[in-house]
Amino acid sequence: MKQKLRLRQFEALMAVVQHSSVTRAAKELGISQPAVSRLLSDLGQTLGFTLFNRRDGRLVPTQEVQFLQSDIQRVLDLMGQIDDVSQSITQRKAGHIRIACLPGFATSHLPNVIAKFLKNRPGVSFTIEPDRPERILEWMIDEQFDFGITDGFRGHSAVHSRDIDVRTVCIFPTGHRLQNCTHISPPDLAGEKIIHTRRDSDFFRSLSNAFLDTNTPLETLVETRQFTAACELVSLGVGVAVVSELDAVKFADQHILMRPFLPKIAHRLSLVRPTLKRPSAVTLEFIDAFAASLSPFRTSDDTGLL
Amino acid sequence: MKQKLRLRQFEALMAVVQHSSVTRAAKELGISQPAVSRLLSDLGQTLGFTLFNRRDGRLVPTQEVQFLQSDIQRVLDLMGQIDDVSQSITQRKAGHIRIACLPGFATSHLPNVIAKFLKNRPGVSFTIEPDRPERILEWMIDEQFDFGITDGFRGHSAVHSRDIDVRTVCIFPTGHRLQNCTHISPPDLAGEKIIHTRRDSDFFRSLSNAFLDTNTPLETLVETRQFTAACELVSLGVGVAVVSELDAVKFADQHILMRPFLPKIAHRLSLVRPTLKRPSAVTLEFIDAFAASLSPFRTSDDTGLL
DNA sequence: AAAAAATATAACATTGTGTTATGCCCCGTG
DNA sequence: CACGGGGCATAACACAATGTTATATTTTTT
Repeated sequence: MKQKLRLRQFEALMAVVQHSSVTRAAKELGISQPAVSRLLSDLGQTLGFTLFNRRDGRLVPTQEVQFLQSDIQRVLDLMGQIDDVSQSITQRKAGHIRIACLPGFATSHLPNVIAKFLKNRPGVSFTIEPDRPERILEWMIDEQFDFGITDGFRGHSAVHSRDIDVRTVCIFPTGHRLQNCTHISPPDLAGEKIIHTRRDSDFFRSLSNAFLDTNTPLETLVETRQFTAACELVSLGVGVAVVSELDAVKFADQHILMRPFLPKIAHRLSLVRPTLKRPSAVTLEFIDAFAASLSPFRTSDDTGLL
Repeated sequence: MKQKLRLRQFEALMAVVQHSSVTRAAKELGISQPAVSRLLSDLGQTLGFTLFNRRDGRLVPTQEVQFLQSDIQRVLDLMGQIDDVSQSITQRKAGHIRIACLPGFATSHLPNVIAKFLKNRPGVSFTIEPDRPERILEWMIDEQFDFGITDGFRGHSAVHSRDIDVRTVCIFPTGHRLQNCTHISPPDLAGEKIIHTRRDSDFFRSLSNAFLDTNTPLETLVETRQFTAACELVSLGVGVAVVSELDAVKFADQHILMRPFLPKIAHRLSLVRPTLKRPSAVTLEFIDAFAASLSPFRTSDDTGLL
């Protein structure tokens, strides 16, 4: 008894309202006239009131229909919109990606990658949350984010990671005595006070080992968490540092010179995502795009698979 | 190949999202589990991406679904709303009524009737446009309004009317010598300057005839278009008037006294609507309600049918 | 590893949505 | 006035959508 309102009926209704004629409406919908005729009579039946009146040959919607018209149109528009969006999704052109990353990435490298990524995918949106590695790890485990960029990652069953080793370089202010070297090794830095990362970081351990191996004492000037801070200090002429090349290039035109550091020390980045949560296709695409953006900075001896 | 998105699929989708289980969703929708199962698989097919992932026994919507969820919910809500509104319409509880009326009605009587009418019909809305009778007639012919309240209506093929004769009374300021009369006739008004409607109005002609019949001269003090203005003047003690009882009662507590006027002169109101435009059910109901609201003021000798 | 629960698949009934054929009504024209 | 055409409704039927029950398969729990 209680019939349901169907979308098709609304489509027919609006077509008839627009064309004031069942025949023309049918033509617009690409179906036969009797089909429209019945859709309308069914709709009139379930709604319980007359839909149209004839007036000098044209069909004029009743007041009741006019009253509902805007709502009905909105439903149809929304359906069309959903259709569009869902198509964008299958074409990897829409979606939302939540990214947690180290603060250094949030300001420079990541925005560039995102900007390029958005060029072909106007429907995609992002959330970026910069924080410390520990927090990024937590967020991955809680599945609060889709993608994380961190370092010093030790592995975790709930977190999938794809490691990327980035080259490191020695940086110093322009005019420094080191600018004549083509490469820099620990002995070259003897007597220099060094700006480096925290003593409990993997990166510092590698650096420290390189100094120990050549019996060069490592004198600390500043201990910082972020490479960016180290670059900033060097750029102000405070001292010398060994940092990720990725960070160093951002300061290339700010009174800084960089030279390869030997022995090679890699800065290991980890691109992480929650293991259990199935990533959206567009997220995977973005992770790929991000990994690709790092390739100019990678050490030659790794590939890495997600 | 290109399948269409169907409402039923969305209903199933949202039910599953809500309950994290196909079985429970089926229970909510009141259909069998396989039915829901297939609605989902069809939808997934047409959308082109996975809808859910299992995770410790529960179904978790993919990011793509989460992305579309709000839009889909909006469509479903809107459909529900349309359903509600259309039911309200059949129950005469919703609709829009455009009323054109004489200025006197717009301020007092009409709002009261509307307020009472709305008590049982929360969905109904109104437009009120006060203007001169000539304009009201035009609007009816153009079908710009659903209902008109006017006077001096001569009939028109495009306009349906229902006439109502309202009693008229003589009004004068409190303390006036006439306050001892129980009825007032033209001779009682001999020597009084009268406030009355325009000379070209039907009502003035009737009044004038009454004076002529008793050989009483009719002396004009103020000639106005609206009874309300006449009442206002009387209330300020300016003079005496013969007006529609409908208008007079509004001033009952403002230093005014009223007495029946003899011979009986009716003020003929016309409730009009466009002939060709089929009126909505709720409009007809309102016209009835309005006519009923006038019955306390009607002369005894008419009924009138729309 | 077995039992239980949840979901998917298959076969089939019912209903929605399209088709073509046809009849009715209104209207302009010979 | 008869006639023909346009526009709509109705009838009879085809196929797709949506429901059913029965049963297989997968997942979770024990």
